[in-house]
Amino acid sequence: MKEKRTSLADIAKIVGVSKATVSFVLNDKGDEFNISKEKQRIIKEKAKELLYVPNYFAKSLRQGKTKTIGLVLADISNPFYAELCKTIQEGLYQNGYNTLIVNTNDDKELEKTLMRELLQRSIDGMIISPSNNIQELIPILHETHIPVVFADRPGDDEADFVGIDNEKEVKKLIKAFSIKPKKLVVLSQHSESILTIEKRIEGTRIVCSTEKIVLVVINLPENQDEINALIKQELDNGADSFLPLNNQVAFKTLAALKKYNVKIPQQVRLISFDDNEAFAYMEPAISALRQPVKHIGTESVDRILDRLKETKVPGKHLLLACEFIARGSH
Amino acid sequence: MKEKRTSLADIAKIVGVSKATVSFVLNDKGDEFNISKEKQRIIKEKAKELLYVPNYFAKSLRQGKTKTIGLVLADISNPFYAELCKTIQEGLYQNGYNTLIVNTNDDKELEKTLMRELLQRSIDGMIISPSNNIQELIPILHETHIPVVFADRPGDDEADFVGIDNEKEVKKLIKAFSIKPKKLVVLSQHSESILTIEKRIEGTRIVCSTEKIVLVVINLPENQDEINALIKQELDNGADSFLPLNNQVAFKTLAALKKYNVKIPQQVRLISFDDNEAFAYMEPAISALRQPVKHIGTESVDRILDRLKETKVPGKHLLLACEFIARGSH
DNA sequence: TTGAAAGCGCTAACAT
DNA sequence: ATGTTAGCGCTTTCAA
Repeated sequence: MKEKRTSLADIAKIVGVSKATVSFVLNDKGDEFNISKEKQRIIKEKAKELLYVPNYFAKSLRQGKTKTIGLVLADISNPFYAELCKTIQEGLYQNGYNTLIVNTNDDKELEKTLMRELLQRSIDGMIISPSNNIQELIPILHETHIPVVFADRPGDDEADFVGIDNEKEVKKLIKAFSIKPKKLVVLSQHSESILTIEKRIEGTRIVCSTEKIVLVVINLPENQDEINALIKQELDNGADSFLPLNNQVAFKTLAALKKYNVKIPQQVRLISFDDNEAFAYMEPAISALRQPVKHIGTESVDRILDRLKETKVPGKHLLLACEFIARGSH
Repeated sequence: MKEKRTSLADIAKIVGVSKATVSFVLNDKGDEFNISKEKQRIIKEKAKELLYVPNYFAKSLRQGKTKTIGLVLADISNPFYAELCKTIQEGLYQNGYNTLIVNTNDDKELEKTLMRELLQRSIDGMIISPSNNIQELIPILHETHIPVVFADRPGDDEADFVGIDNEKEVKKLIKAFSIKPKKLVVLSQHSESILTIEKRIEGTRIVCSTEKIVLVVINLPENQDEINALIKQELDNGADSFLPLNNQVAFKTLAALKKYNVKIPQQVRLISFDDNEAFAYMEPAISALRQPVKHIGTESVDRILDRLKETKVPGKHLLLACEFIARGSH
């Protein structure tokens, strides 16, 4: 079991040629270097027979390129990021790049650690939806010189960014309620501050202030019983509209509403910022803002690929449009 | 921007010592080699100042270990695999390993290609939930000598496996219907055969045959309209019980049932093999079999870690128990 | 207490 | 048409 892998040198010795010759042939440069067909055949055959697999590290070390992109995500178990992850991985793969994915759980310290690890692996570039704000990340990013693309959550002005305009989208949403809210409850759930969530709240504040809507912003606890109690309290205080800020929070809100037998959309209205496959099948079906996940993914890949070509252009900020899916809950 | 990274040699030259000394110090072996505190301090300081990051490839090349495990998954956008992915990645990370994740979309050819790529990267081990059956994979696995653990979907008897007993679990499910099915419709959706799904179907056949239940097995098309038509037809033919074989298929089935205003559980009963966060919030809440995803993940990690220690034991097959979540649909 | 040097497996410039 | 050789950056044995 522990026999060591066949190396170039092994093949060279057996066939009776030099390592270089073997290297050329196995990298399909045999013709280019005028190596006889016969010898090429023999070498390839032997390589196969000996189950030769090139040592990736020696190769990378020599060439100084790894053909690997690091992908730093907050939570792969959130469908939004799962889809983003999938799209990016596919796009990169089609362009000959591998993806090294790490999951930070929105833990800012862990994020920094993992980013450093990634950097140690000499990745060629990085796509990240950061938990930390950019100031924290700059020192880390400066330890290396690879291109970085921010996806979903922005870095700074000079950095490439692909995402949505959270503030604008949330404003649209509030105006989409079929009955103008008197008292709006905005819900999120996070242990540390997250930029996109803050933007969404910010947008809400602006609209509610000009539209004279009473606004309550709640950061939900972990425990569902506490969540229920919190929501009950708002219900008793006249809350008539709910705006969960991501799909997972939407489920928890819905659970509370269901518990108290609140009729949607008769008694209260609800719109979810962030869609979920299941929303269409619920009773009532949940109206939601669908973010262009796939598009964010493909654009991020395009950005990083551009950067890799050393294109020395200033950072681009790409704001993609969302689609409001009107179902039965608003 | 394109200045090259600081290397050990750079630091050695500046401080005026040899590469070896720097290497010792930076690997915290300074004391072991009796290098003076003062020199250690200077070297560490310079390293920090010059933003030294060790070249991972040189290191791996030298040491012949990569501290990386490859993870081959069928579909990260399926919540089941997303959760599995997350658990495995965390477990591995806590043990000092990185995870290289690839997504195969249940495409058998792609799976083979990606596995080869992974192997080229000299990973130390691999965790895989294969789409191909083991015969196809054996030649690839034989190209290398690393330990492999099969998660969710089994390999062969000699290989380590962590998953569930699909046949047994499905039998339990059929007996869980509140009214004994007269005509049971089992639904799946896959372009190529998948071992776990086949086992589930196999189990169903056995029970239905002994229990004299009429059984219809449907492999759903992509298009939802076609799905609706198919299900309508079965409804007209007296189908009274539905058993979708994963959570994504459950949603599509539910959509069809909803379209024809079929009352659950009054007119028909439904149980989903594979749970989903959203099921609890639907009307009625969907009864489902919850697979021990986290447990499968942590056990897979334990298995591979054992293997990495060269423990030369025969393959273990670990069958974990599922939990039936009785909600309102069965 | 520290340095020199070999070598991990590969590629590519340079010889022949 | 093919071989020789010099590294890529690092670790580690051996020598001083």
